[in-house]
Amino acid sequence: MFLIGKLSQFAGVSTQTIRYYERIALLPAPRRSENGYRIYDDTDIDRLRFIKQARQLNFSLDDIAEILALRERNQAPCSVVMNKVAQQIEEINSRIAELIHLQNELKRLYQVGLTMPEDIEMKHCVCHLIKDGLPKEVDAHA
Amino acid sequence: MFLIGKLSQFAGVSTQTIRYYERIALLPAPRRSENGYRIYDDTDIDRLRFIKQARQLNFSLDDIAEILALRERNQAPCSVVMNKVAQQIEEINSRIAELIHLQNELKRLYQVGLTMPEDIEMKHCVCHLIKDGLPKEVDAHA
DNA sequence: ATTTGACCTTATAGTAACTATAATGTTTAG
DNA sequence: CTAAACATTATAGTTACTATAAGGTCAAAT
Repeated sequence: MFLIGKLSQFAGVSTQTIRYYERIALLPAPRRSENGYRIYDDTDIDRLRFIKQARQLNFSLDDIAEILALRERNQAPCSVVMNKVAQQIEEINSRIAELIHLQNELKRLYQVGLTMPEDIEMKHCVCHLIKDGLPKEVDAHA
Repeated sequence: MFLIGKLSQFAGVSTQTIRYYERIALLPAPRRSENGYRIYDDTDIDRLRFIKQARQLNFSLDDIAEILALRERNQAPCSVVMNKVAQQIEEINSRIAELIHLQNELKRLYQVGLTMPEDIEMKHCVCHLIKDGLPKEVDAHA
């Protein structure tokens, strides 16, 4: 039995975010005290912690809502969760690959850019490289 | 001298996005034909291609606007660009590190989850692991 | 008794970079 | 004449919050 500030502390989620989760029905509307303050209990901490951890594992709020909804209907969400975890792993793999590729392009651009003059026309400088792309094979390991 | 559809084709940017760029003043308002259609020329292709490439290198529209504004004032933006490239490289490094960490957590979660039963209570299953975290040292290399 | 401070409330707008939709006007080809 | 393939605008939706404004409640100190 505590107010939103305490729930915020216990779960490590801001009060703003808690209200937001309630608005999008990720959290149930809690009962209210006479003065209209939200009243929570331990099960709310549990639920919110689950949400927080799942977020840190990069699950979307939609995913989380789906998982919690299963729970509500007395169905074990575990296999769904496992599938989503596997999917996450895939997606993050792709994302990492993309970033590494991008990283390489940026490094190459930087190296080549070092050898080029300032140029308002953007014809012979790094800006030109951005617009028209890097030359095919420029010794990046120079 | 062509309309927005052609510019879209030449630069590989959707017409919606072109209008959006104009709205946020990343592209200058073009002159209009009698019927109100936007009229573009080759310099617009150049500008838009620059924007597109910079976006693919993960530059923000704000960054790009800043670079193009320098250009407008007849100042070579090259050193600014080089700094931003260097900064990008740093940021993407961090991002990659974060994702690899996340990736590892997900893989560990998945491995441990495989050994656990379905459980509506979320007490002995993968869901429980999400809420309370993975045990400190579970042989991930099993 | 009042005022200060720490709580709580709601509604609304802003963030990034688009994308989608609706409702409408123009031009060209059949 | 009409249908397609263009063009126009304004508005809202996306994700997951965060920030702001304007106010109500409550306990303690003055």
